Amino acid sequence: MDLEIAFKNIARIVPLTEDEKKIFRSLVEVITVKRKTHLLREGQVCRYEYFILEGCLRSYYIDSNLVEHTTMFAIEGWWTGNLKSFVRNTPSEFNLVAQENSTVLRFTKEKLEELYTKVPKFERYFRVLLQNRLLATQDRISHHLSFTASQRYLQFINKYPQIEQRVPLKHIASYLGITATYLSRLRRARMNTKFLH
Amino acid sequence: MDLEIAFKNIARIVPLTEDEKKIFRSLVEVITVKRKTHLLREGQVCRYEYFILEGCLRSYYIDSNLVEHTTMFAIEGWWTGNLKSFVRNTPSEFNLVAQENSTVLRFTKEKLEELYTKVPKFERYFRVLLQNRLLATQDRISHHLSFTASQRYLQFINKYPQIEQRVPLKHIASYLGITATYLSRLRRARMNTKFLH
DNA sequence: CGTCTATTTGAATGTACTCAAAAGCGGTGG
DNA sequence: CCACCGCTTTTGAGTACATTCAAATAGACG
Repeated sequence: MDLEIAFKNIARIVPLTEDEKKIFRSLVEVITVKRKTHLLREGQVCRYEYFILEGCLRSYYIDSNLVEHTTMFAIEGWWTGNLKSFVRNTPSEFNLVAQENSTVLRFTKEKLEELYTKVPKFERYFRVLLQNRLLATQDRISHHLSFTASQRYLQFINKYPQIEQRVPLKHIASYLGITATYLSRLRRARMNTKFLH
Repeated sequence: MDLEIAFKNIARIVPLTEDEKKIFRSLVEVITVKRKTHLLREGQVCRYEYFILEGCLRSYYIDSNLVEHTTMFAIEGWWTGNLKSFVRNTPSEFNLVAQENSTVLRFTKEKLEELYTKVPKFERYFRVLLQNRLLATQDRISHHLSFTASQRYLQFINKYPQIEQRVPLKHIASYLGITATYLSRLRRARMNTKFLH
């Protein structure tokens, strides 16, 4: 599979030479997974960080009341995995599942360390990446605190129109932190205002 | 002021030589601020990342309904600031205020870049730091989704007993994402169960 | 088709909020 | 050292937002 989408993404932060791309290529694995396949299950140690070349993955966990929460969706051009489990070598609290047939690139911790050593600028790339993820995660918290469920839903479909099309509503509800039932009601209420003349 | 607390903190991730400490020392500023002083106000660009040598800072924002939300508390040994504004040079949405008379160390972006250049291992230090912050921030989201306000309050006072002592309840409420009024009721309910028999 | 999963709907309930007022507490100046 | 002022916390009453449970309907896929 073509890694261009990955290189393009990386180049936005650190420009790469052909040699560096070659090193990158030599350290990753590319795999394909079928819809509904789990790449990680709660309790397992997450051995990889994934970059999605094609498809859609979803990360979720089950809380102590057996309620499922979606922590993130990831589509083409995004990194995903379970950072905590990956860096600390601890059992994951999260699951990672393919929502569609997908093609992903993956790094083990060892290969990633090797990449840092061989091409130190990747240390910077991943630092910036983490920074951006942190900002996005912080935004998600403020967002959650500042807006009602209804506002969050509208902003979600504006921000991620691609995702809304590709996953069941119940997962979007679980990402927004509401029940599927309630999301359904919100949508109905919205349709009424929308089409009411 | 003594930077030992900072060096101790850094050494947990990357050991430093005396020379490297000297470079670090040459690039930071140490300032003291009085209680209630703002180090950053909404709309300003955050020019610094702060490390707290002594005292307590609080970061907060005001949402569109004029409700205040506390995004984080930071005490001795913690970094704080406004990452988004700092790295992107954009006006901050957040405020940063001293809750107590405090002594802090601070880096400008330029000095931090200089530090990365002169002592590349700091690139790693801050990458790991960001990683940890990201994990903590992600935990905060799951936490918020998995638990009721009452459970979150109990876990907060267990996790940060030092902070509970040092800031007004209304700020803890605004951190937990509930009103001060409701926190008060939760505390009363708790006292009843606690001392009932 | 038939089966399985996802979505919608109704009714009852719970969790957390608003507004307003009272009580508590801490610092400061006379 | 006490009295007062301003800020924080508590309390009451009414309300809004979101949930639960159960049942009906709609869609998707083999």
